[in-house]
Amino acid sequence: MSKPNPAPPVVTRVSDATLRGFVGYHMKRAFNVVQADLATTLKPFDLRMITYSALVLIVDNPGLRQSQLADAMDIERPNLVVIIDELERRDLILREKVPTDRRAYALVPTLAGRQLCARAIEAVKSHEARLLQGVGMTEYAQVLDVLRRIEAKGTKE
Amino acid sequence: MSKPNPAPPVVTRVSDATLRGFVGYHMKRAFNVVQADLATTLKPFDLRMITYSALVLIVDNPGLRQSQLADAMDIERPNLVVIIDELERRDLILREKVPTDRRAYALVPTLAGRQLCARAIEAVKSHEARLLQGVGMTEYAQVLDVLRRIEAKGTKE
DNA sequence: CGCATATCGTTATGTGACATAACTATTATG
DNA sequence: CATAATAGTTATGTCACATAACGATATGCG
Repeated sequence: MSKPNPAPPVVTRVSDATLRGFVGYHMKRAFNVVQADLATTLKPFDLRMITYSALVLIVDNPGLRQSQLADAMDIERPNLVVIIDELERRDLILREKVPTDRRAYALVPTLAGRQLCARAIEAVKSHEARLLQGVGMTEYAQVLDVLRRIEAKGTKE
Repeated sequence: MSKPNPAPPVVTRVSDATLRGFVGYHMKRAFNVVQADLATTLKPFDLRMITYSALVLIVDNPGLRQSQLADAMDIERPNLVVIIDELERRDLILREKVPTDRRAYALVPTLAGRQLCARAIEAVKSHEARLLQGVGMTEYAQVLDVLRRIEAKGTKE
């Protein structure tokens, strides 16, 4: 008698062709690689992607408020608290009171923070050079342009 | 007497120029937008990005093993368990025993699974069309090419 | 053929990036 | 002056990821 559940065929090669038809899938997979390599790159500095980004923004914008940093990073303000706590605990930045607004803090980098930031940026430059090896300037510019336009779709609302 | 900590200057415009110099940053920000829009797109199907990807791969490769699915999705096998559990509980797929290997399961889609998958794919096509509006075919092909090359850097090791 | 190693899927547990709700203190506005 | 808004925080939750370890089973080697 016929088997109600015949043994399925052996899958020897998995096709992800359908997913590959979406740029989002490519972005996800490529970004996974970037993320993993960046994590490795930042580990010697005891930084993660998110604390690195916060530090860079604070070094480049001394005195910015926590709410401004949250906006710049596109994250929720409550999630910033532990990030700032960690950078402050490591003496990389300071929360300074704002005499004109007692609700707010101004975030300023310390000398150690600037120095670590500079070294981390150099390391991240190498990380990017590795991942973009063989990518020409024209291709690079085009990719940035398209990524910018995708990102802009999210802020238009 | 001089103030030991003078009031920092008011930051009126936050510069993220340093971070913008890295393609990884652009990828992160653009992918955040893709992820948020995709989450909205898949919500009516009660799917998340990860369960959607799993479903598509199972529909396209009926009979594949959990280990194969984990490889295809580049995730750890333990993390697959709750994904498969959820899809199975919703009767979108089945875990079928493999007569030739009692350790393994073959993952097969159900009719409901195929149908939901087809509808979800159409919705994701619209999501992508929205995000890629104004992006030409040449630009699109170039972006895919660069993303593929970045992704390939991660598998070369 | 027996045994060591490898594989498959699972359970258990942990981390970190995200989210929302609600709070207090303070400032801005009408 | 009352009310609304803002700044930062605490509390808590979800989910995508990670590793360790386990039992059952398959494989390969001596």
